Amino acid sequence: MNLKLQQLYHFVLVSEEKGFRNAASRANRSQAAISSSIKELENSLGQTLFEHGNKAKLTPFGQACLPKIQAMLTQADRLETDLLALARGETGRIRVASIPSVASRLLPTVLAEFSTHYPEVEVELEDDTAERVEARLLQGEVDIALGNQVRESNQVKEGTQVKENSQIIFKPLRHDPIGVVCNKQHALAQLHRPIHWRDLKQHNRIYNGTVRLLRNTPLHALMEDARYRVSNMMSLYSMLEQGLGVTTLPQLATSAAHSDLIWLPLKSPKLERTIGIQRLADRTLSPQAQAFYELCSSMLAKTSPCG
Amino acid sequence: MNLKLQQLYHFVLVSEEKGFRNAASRANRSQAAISSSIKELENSLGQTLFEHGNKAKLTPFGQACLPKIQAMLTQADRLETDLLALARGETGRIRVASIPSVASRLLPTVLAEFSTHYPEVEVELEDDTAERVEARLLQGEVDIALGNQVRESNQVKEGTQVKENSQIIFKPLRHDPIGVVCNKQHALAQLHRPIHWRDLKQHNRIYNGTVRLLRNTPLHALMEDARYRVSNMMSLYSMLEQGLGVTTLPQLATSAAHSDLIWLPLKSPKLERTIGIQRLADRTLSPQAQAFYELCSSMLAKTSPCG
DNA sequence: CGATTTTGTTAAGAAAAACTGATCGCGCTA
DNA sequence: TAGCGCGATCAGTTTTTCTTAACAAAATCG
Repeated sequence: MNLKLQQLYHFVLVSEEKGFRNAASRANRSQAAISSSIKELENSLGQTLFEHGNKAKLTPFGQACLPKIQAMLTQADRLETDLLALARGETGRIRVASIPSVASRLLPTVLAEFSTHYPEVEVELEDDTAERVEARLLQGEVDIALGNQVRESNQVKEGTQVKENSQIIFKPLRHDPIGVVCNKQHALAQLHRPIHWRDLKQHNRIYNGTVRLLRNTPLHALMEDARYRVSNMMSLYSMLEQGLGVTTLPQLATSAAHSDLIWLPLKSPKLERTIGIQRLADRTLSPQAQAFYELCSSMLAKTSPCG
Repeated sequence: MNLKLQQLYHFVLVSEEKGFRNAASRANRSQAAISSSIKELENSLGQTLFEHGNKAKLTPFGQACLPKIQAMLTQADRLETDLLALARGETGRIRVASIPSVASRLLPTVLAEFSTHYPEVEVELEDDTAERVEARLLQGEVDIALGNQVRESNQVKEGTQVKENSQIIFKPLRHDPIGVVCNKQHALAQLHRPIHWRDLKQHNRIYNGTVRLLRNTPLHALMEDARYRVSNMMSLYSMLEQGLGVTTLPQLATSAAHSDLIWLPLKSPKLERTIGIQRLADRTLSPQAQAFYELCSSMLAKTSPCG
C-alpha cells in the first residue's frame, strides 16, 4: 500500500474546512480532484473517512485518523523546512581545520562575518600542525582546511591534463614571507640591515615546525642543526623572549601578543609560503562549507590573487 | 514545493544500497526511474544529494539529509501501520453504554470473546438507566448502546418508507419476560400458581425504574402507587430481601447473587421487554464498533430472532 | 592496453495518476 | 416545487512516473 502525502493533506483540508469545495479552493484544485483524492485514500485504507451523503462529516474512523495524520503532516512540513534550510546553508555545521597562524591571525574576522550571515550554522574550528590539518581533511574529519600550499608531488602532470593523486584542491590566498624572529635585544635585531642566511650561523638557533618550509635552501640545513627543538609555539615564543636563540617563522606566525619579539625580513634566500584553502577534490562542499569557502576567499585574498 | 514520500524512499534506498541499480531492484523499478526520482528530489531541494560521477556516494549535504529523511519514513511507516490497524479494527477504542441488566448478565461473555479476538481494542463499558443510555448514544458519547427497544414514536411511517426522527437504529436481540420479584418467604412466593396483576394489590409495592415498561397495562397504575420508590438497584434488592414489599422486574434484571429473592412469572398481563443493540442511523460504525456489534448480535440473539 | 562489465545519464514514448469541467442526483430551503 | 449548495461521477486532458534502449564514463579483466 502506498499513502501519499498529498492525499493526507487533502483529507485534513476537508475536515478542517468541513467541505470538499472549500478544501478544493484552499488546495488550488477542482472539487473533483479532492473528491477522488479522498476516495483513493479511503480505498487504500479500506474504510470510509467521511459520512457518505452527509456534507463532509467525519466517520468515527476518520476522527481516529485525523490526529495521527495531522501529526504526520506536521513532521513532513518540518522536514521540508529543515531540508531547505540545510540546502540553503542556513543551518547545519561545518568543520574547519586550520594551521595556528591562520586560525589566530586571519580567521577571527572571517568567523565574525560568517556568523552574522549564518547565525544558525555551527562552526567547529580546530587548529593543528600543517601536516595534521591536511591529514584531517583527507580523512574526511573536516570539510575545509586552511593551510599551506599542498606539495607539488601531489599534483602529477599527465599530458595536458592535471591529475591529482591526493584529492586536495588548493586555492591560494596569500603569500606570507618567511623571516627571522628573535628578542628585540638580540644582536641580530641590532644589525639594521636586511638579513642574510649566513647571519644566523653565529647564533643559537631554535628549530620549529615551520622549518620544513625552508626545504631546498641553504637555511634548511642550518636550522636542522639547531641548538633547541620545540614543537609548541608558545614554548617557542617563551624561549625567544628569554633570548635563548633565533628562529625562522612566516610573518603571520609571529604573535602580536609578544611585544618583546621582532620579525626581521630575510633578504637571502627570499622565501615565502603560500597559504590558502584546501578542500577534497571528490567531495562536493556542503552549502554551508561553500559559503564559508567563498567568504574566506573574498576576505582573505590579497588584491592581486596569488597562485 | 512538494516532497514526495516515494522520492524520499528512493533516496534512502540508494544510500542504503550504495547504488542506483540495487536500489532499483529493491523498489521494483527500473534503474532509470530511480535516477530521475533522485534527480527530481535534488531539484526541489536545490542541492545535489549524491556525488556526481562517483558511484552513489552521498554529498555532505546528502549525509546531513539522510537521518532526517529516514526519521520521516519511519514515521510514515508507523502511520501506515497504525491506520491499517485502526481500519481493520485491531486497535482503537469503543465506548459502549448498556442498561445494568444486560451489562451484568449478558455482556461479560461477549466482552470475553471480544477481547480474545481484538486484544488491542479498549472497551469502555458504562451502565446507566435505559433513558440515559439512549441519551448518551444520541449525544455521541458512546458508539453503541444496549438497551430496550426504542419507542415507536421514534419511527414514523411515511408512505412505504420508514423515516426515523430519532437517529437510533434498534436491532432486537432478546425478549425478556417481566415478572414479580420478592423474598422467597414472601406470601406471594407461596402461591404456587401463576401470578395475576391483581395479586399485588394487597402487598406493599416498591417502585423502580423498569416500571415504565408496564405502560398501558393495569399494573402500571398499581406500581406507580407504590409504598416505596427507589432508583438504585442495589437498594431495591436489599429492600426486597428485607421483605419490605414486592416489585416488578424483567427476568434478566434480577440478580443471581441474591439467593433470597425469587422471580415469579406474571400470567396476566403477560409482558416482556425487547432488548437489543442501538446505534445512530447517521453515523457509520467504526470497524471496532462494527465488530462488537456483530459479536453481540451473534452471541446474544436467540435462535429465533425476535422483532 | 584494449575489451568487457558495471554504473549512472539521457531521450522517446508508454502507462499511470492526477486534474478539469460539465453534469448528475440529493437534501435543504424558501 | 423551484432553486441552491453539496458531493459524486464521467469523459477527456494534462502531468507525472515509468520503461526501454542507446549512451558515456569508470572500473575490471584478460
